[in-house]
Amino acid sequence: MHKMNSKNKTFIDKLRSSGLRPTNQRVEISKFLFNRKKTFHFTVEELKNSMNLKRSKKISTATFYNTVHALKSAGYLKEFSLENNTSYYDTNIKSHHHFFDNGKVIDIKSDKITFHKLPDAPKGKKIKNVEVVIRLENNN
Amino acid sequence: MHKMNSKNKTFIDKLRSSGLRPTNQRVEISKFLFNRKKTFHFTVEELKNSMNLKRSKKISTATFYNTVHALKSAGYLKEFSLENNTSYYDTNIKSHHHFFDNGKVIDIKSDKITFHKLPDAPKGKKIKNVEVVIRLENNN
DNA sequence: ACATACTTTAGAATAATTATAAACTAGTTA
DNA sequence: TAACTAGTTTATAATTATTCTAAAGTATGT
Repeated sequence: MHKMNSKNKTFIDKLRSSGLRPTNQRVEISKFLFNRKKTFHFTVEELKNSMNLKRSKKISTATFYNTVHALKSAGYLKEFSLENNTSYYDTNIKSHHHFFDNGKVIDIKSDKITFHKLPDAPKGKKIKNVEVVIRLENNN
Repeated sequence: MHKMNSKNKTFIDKLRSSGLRPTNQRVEISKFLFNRKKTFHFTVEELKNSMNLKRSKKISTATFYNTVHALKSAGYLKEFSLENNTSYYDTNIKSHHHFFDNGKVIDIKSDKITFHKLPDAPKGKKIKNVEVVIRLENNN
């Protein structure tokens, strides 16, 4: 009944240490999201479609939403927005920057951008983070 | 029947020069948006509610959406996104930056931020613009 | 194995936005 | 000025992304 390997173990620990029961669905989703070399950008619908396509037993929409929110709250995913009223998530949780190229998103490592001048936070506030979006267009 | 003054005239010309017929609704919305000292950030729903509150003859939801889109296409409004699946619009169309403070948005003039290092655009692409979001939190 | 709290699920509900197509109006032309 | 036509407005339906609900299922401690 139980298939267990060291990769799953990692995710089980990861989930458990965030107070999330390592259910089958959560482990499957975690494997899909985090077992990759490159960072991954996705919407919940995209995630659902690409995972369920190859599964006989589908995971429900609500579970994809629940799990993505849980992983975000646990700090394993970062949310960002484009101009299309959809939430995007990024498996790269380190503070970093983005190229936006007509709906395509490319990460820019934090150290690729440095500032010469930055404004102070308003009174009573402090800066949580600074993120840059570089919008691209075709060379003509 | 027709109330005309120099302020309306400005908007009528503005609309007409963008190929938009200066209908009553469009002129009213333009006045509301652009007759202000400070830049204005809003969602379409917020705009609709605040304008219709004081009107006996309401402007329809569809017209607010149509007009905001038209003004955006004509280059009089800029769209941006927060993390809540709603489109925000900004009457400040000059390239500039933002503080985001729990759903509140504050403009930062372009010259308040300068870069020491910026990455090159990927091959075949060029940089359209660079915008910074500084996320704020309370001081403790 | 039992109990219980946490999860998953299908489906309903909500929110923001877009589409539709009928009624209306601005600008043009006769 | 009357009539025409293309562009607009409007109420309403449709769509999309997301959240809610409550019943059925499952992980974990004892």
